[in-house]
Amino acid sequence: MLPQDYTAAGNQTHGSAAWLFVERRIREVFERFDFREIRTPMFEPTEMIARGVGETSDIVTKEMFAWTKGDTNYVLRPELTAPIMRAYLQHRLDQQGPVQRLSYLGPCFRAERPARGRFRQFHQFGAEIIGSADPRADAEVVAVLMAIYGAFGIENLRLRINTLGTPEERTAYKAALRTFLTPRQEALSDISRERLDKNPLRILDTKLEYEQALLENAPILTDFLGQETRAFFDRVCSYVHDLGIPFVTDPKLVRGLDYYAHTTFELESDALNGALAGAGRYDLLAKDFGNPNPVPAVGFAAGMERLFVVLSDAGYVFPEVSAPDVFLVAIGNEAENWAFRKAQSLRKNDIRVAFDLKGRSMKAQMREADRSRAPLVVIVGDQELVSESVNLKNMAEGTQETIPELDLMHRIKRFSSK
RNA sequence: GAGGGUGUAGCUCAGCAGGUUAGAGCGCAAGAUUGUGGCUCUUGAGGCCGUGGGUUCGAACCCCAUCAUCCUCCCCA
Repeated sequence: MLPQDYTAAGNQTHGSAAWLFVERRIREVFERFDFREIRTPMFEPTEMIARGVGETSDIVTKEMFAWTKGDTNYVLRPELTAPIMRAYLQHRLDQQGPVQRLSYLGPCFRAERPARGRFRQFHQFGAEIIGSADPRADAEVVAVLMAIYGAFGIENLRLRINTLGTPEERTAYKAALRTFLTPRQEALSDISRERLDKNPLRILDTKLEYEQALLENAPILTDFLGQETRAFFDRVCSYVHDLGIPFVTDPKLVRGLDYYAHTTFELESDALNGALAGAGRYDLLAKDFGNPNPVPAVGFAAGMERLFVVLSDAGYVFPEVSAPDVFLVAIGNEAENWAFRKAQSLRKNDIRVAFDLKGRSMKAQMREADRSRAPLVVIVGDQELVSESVNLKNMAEGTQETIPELDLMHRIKRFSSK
C-alpha cells in the first residue's frame, strides 16, 4: 500500500476507453462545426489570468493553485477563455482570417472542495468564436454545445439565456439594484450582504427562497437595456429558436466571471447541481488585456466530468476497448521466439498483435487470448515450426485450420477487412 | 470555508452487544484437460480492517484526531 500522501485530493486517474471515446466524439462535433483545436499552456502568469477572469471573481480570489518562480507569479490555469484570448492577441490570429473559430479540450485547475462532478483537476471542452459581433455567432456557440450533448443522445437539459447588456447598462442596473436592496439588507443572507457592495448582480443568483421572494419586486435588468442591446438579444434568441433548440430566457441569469457582456447562457441538468456548461459573449476581454481595440468574441465552456455524470445517470453504454486483430499463442521456447519476431513483422503491416509475456502454459495463453477479445488466434509449437505452418483459430466459431506460415499475413488481413 | 454520511481483499459488500487463526460473491492464479479459450468443479494467492493516538486484560467494532471519499450548502465546468 502506498503512503497516503502519494495522492492529492480531488484528482482522478483516467485509464478508461470511455474517456477517449468521449473526447473523440466531442472533437468530431467540433470539426463538423468548423472549429479548430487550440492548445495553450497548463500554467500562465497570474497577472494575465487575474486580468482576464476578473480580480474580484471567486476563481481569482480563492480558487487558484499559485506559486512564484523568480519574479513571476504563476497559476495553473483555472479556465481557458482568457488564455485563448491572450493567444489570439499575442499570435495575431486575426491576421489568419477575420473570424477565428477555436475549440479546446483539456485540464483546468481550481482549489475548491471536491464534490459530485467537481474536481480540483477537471477538464473543460469549449469553443470560442473570435472576431464576429454577429448574433449568429452566439447562436453557433449554442448550436455546437447542444450538438455535442446531442451526439451522446442527451436531451433532457435546460438551456437558459440572458443578456447582461453593455457595461454602461449594467452599471446603471447595478446601481438601481443596490438602491433597492440597501434598505432591505437586513433581510439578506450574510453572503448576499457582502455582495451588495462588490457585485450585487450575483445576488440574483440566490437559491434561498426568502431572498428570491424579496427580489420579486426588485428592478429588472431588462428595463435598463437600450434599444440596440434588446434588438441584438432578440436576434440571438430568434436564431437559436430557428435552430430548433429549446431554451428559456432568464433575466436573473448572471455569471461569475467578469468578462461577460451581452449574451450569457447556461446549460443545466437535473442530474447535477452545478452547470454543465456556461457561456457568453465577452467583447471587452481584449480591451481588458490592453488591446487598443475591442475584439468581439463569444464562447462556451463545459465540464467533461459533468458530461460523464449526465452520461452515467442516463445509463450510457460506452463501446468496448478496441481488441487486437490477432493473439499469438506459442508453445515452447523456440515458438516463443518465433512469436516475438512474428508480432513485429505483422505490426509493421498494420496488424494489431498481442501475445503473452510471461512464458505461461498454453491454456493460460488461450485464456489471455480470449480475454483480449482478439477474433483470431495463431497457435504455434515445435511441430508447426518444423513444417513452417501455423494453426489459425477463429475464436467466435471455435474452428481451426492449419495453414502455411507464408499465408498468415494475408489470411489475417482478409479476415479483418470483413 | 460550514454541516453530515462512509472508509474491511483488485471490485461490490458481510462482520451479531468489543473476545482468540477477519469472511462471501465477483475477479485473479493453478489444476481437473501433459498442444486449445468461454461453461463446470477443485485448490490457491491476495487484508498493517484508511492513518495516528487513546480507553480496555483484549479493538475491524468504543473515544479523539487526521487523511481520503461521497452528499448538502457556497460557488462554479
